[in-house]
Amino acid sequence: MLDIKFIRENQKLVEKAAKDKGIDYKPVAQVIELDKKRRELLAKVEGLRALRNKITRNDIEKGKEIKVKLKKIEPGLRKIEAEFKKVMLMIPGIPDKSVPVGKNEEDNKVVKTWGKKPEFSTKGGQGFKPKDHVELGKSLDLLDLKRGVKVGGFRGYFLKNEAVLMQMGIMQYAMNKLIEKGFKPMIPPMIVKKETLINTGHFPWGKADVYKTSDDEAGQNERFLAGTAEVPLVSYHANETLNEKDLPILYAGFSSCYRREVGNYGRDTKGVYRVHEFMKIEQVVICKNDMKESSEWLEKLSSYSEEMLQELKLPYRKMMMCTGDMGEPQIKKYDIETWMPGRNSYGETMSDSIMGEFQSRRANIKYRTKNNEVKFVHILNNTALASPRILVAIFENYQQKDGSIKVPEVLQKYVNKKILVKK
RNA sequence: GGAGGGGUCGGAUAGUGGUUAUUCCACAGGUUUGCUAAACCUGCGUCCUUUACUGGACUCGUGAGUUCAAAUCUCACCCCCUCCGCCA
Repeated sequence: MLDIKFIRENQKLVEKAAKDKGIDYKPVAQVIELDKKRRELLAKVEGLRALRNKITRNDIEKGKEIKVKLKKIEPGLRKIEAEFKKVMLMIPGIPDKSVPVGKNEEDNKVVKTWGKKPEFSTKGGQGFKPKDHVELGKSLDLLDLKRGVKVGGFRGYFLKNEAVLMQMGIMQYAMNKLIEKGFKPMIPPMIVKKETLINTGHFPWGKADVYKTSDDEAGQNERFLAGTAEVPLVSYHANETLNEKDLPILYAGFSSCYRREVGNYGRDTKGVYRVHEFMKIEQVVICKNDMKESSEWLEKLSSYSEEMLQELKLPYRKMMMCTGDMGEPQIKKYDIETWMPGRNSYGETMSDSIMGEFQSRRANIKYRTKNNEVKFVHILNNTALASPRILVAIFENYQQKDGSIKVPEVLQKYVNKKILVKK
C-alpha cells in the first residue's frame, strides 16, 4: 500500500509502475476519485459532528435535527471508505530506478555468475550421460513419486532414506548459518487469517495460488495455508510501534510452504522441482525507513544465500528482475538461479526483495525514531534455502558416473555419509 | 465443546449515560543548572482542513444498535486468563 497523498501527487508515476509491472493501472485513477469523494463527505460529516459536540442538553431539538442529517450522509461515507480501502490494496509498489523495465523473464538481467558447471558428457568431461533427479532419486531409493501421487495426488512425493536426512540437514544448516549472521530463529503458524495475507500483498493478487481451509462456517474465520514464512513473520509485529534502537530486526523462519501452483498446470511437472508443499528457511528483515539502508540489506541477504550455495558448491547466477517479472509489492528484486543439469538450465532457488513501506503500511508496523517521530518500517525478505527444490540441484550436480551421488561436504554431518550408492 | 473472569495510550492504571477519558512509568523537546542528576513545563496515536499558523473529527478488543449524547446500556463476533471435558 502506498500513501494516498503520494498517489494523489504522482498519479502518472504510479500508473506507470502498474503498466511496467503488467498489471491493471485503472485502480490508480479510481482511488484518486474515491479519495476525493471521501474527503468531501468526511468534511460534511465532521462539520455536523462538530456542531453536535457544541450543543448542550438545553438544545435537544437542534440535536435531533443533526442526528437526522447525519443518518442521511454517514452510510454513504462508510460505503465510499470501504471501497476506497479495497481499491487501495490494488495499487502496486513502485520499482526502484535501477530496475530494468521489461515484460517477462527474458528481460531480466544477469548480474553475476558463480561456479563451474559440471561436465559430464562433454569432450573434456567424465564421459557419461547425466541423469536427472527423478532417475537418480528412484534408482538410489531416495524419492518415490509414483506412490506420492497415489497418496497425495498430482505433484505429491515421498522423500526417502538419505533424502530425508539431507532435507532436514539443509534446513538445519541454513538455520545455523542465519543464526551466525544475527537472525532470530522462528517457527511461525502457517495457517493464517486473510488479513495476514493482505499485509504481505499476497492478497488480492495471488489469491488463486493460496490454499483455503474449509473449517469456516458461512465465510466466518477464513483461514489459509501460507506459501512462505514471510507471510506470518511480516505480521508478527502488525499494529505495533517499534523502537528505533531495536532495529534492524532479523528473523529466520522455518516452515512448510503450501502452493496451489494454479496457472502452472503444465509447467515443471517432472520430479520435485515444482511441488505443492515444501520446506523453507526464509530471511525477513525489518529496518529503518531509509532506501539506502534497505538497499544494503538487499545485498547482504543475497550474499547470505550466495554464501550457502558456494559452501554447497552449486553453480548459480544472480538475476535482477525486470518490472514485468517482479511481484506487485516489490521495489527491487533479485532471483538466484541454481544450475540444474537435468533441466540443462538454471532454476530459481531464491528470491530476494525490498518491499519498502508497502507491507508495513498494510500491516501498520511503525517505529519511533530518536527524535520521537513515527515512521513506517522497511521490510525485506529472501529465501535462505528451500527443499526439495535444492535437492534437485544437489542430486544432479553431485552425481557420479556409477550412478551414485556425493554428499556435499557441509551436509555430510547431517546425512552421516559421504556418498549415496545403490542398496 | 461447557462454566466463569477479563480486554482503556508503548507498559501499568482510574473511570456505571453529559464539558477537554484519569494518574503513574517510559520516551522526545524545552527551561533551570560548572557537568551529570533532579525538578518543572510541553508533547506523546489516526484522519480531515490550511502554503503555514490553525481549526476540527476520530480513537476505550471489533462491528452493529438504543440515545440529542455511549468507554459506560443492548446484541453479535474476536482474543486473553482460570477451571472442566476431549485429544497428538
